[in-house]
Amino acid sequence: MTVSKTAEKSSEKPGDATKGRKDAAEGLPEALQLGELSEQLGYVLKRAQLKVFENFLRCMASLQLTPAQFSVLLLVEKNPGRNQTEIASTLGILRPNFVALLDNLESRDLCARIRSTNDRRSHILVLTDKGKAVLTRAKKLVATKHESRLNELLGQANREALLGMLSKIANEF
Amino acid sequence: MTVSKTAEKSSEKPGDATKGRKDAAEGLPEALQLGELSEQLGYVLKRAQLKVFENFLRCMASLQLTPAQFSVLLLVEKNPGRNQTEIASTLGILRPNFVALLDNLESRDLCARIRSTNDRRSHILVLTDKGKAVLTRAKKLVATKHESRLNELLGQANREALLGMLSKIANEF
DNA sequence: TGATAATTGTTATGGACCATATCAAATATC
DNA sequence: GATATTTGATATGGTCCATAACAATTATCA
Repeated sequence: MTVSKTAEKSSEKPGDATKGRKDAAEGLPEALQLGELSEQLGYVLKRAQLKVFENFLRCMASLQLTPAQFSVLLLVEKNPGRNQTEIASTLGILRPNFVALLDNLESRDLCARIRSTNDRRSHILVLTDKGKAVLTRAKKLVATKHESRLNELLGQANREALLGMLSKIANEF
Repeated sequence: MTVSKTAEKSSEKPGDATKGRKDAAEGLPEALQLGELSEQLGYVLKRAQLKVFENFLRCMASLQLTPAQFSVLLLVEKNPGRNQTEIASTLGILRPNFVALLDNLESRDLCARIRSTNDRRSHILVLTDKGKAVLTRAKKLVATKHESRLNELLGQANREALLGMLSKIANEF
């Protein structure tokens, strides 16, 4: 290739930086230019997702619920009596990886596995009383501390539009 | 708690399912109800992000570039002469984890580390000629096969609105 | 019916990604 | 010039994701 190691062809562009990045004359650290990166959907999407999860975890710190755990509780509440395979697959979680997740929820007495009498292979999932109570509190925290910030930031209409577009991507892309 | 193991309190709600989930009378598998889950920003955001990355990888299969690798090439092209710490940090990658990523790009002759003469600790990053050529091809693939699908799916105006809102979340949340 | 195939939950395992501690070399600070 | 800081790097552990394989149970069907 054409790049000589330990070379220092200095000064060519405004974004040049080959001689002392810090500050040519005791200036600022000079922030980088994102350029086309800020137009890449995947990049922005990932960063936004990380921020949202981060905020979610902070809001849920008192209940110690991760986004995945919360989604399981929500889905089991809405669909009581389903087995592990059904709950896991609709969440995009592979059965092997769902076991430890459930072990955790069950050890905390939030969810229970009940061996089905019809198909004794499968475990039917149900929320415990404690699980229902925790989920109720979790929903309130999410609504008041998490989703509400989105409304402040984007506005109600925009927030709904965002959700609609993301759903479209998730389902039709 | 109050859940009896191996219990089968059948029939109570429309979403009941304690007796034979498959099909009570040879019906369909009965899809689960997502319920409030489809209103959770984090949930939809994560699923959309996975779909977008998945599509990105397919579009880039011929060039074998991951989203992270692509973002590094883009950033180095836009900011030639910066060192590893600077490139990594603006991408949210920790320096230790950036080493292997760069090793990969350098071994494929897409990017080069050049020891700076000003600060002999740091490695200045530059795209090789091959790296520039590959990046050019990558940009075309992304534009024609990846981002274009977003326009088809959402429309130009909506796509821009989506990007704007995600950026706002990524930066101000 | 009984032999075979399929399903369910589970374990084991490996890979990718992320985070922290630590190190040597080089530089900055005082 | 002694000490602290920075840079790239290694080692390591954690979490998440994916595959193979297994025992128990059920479905299939000759």
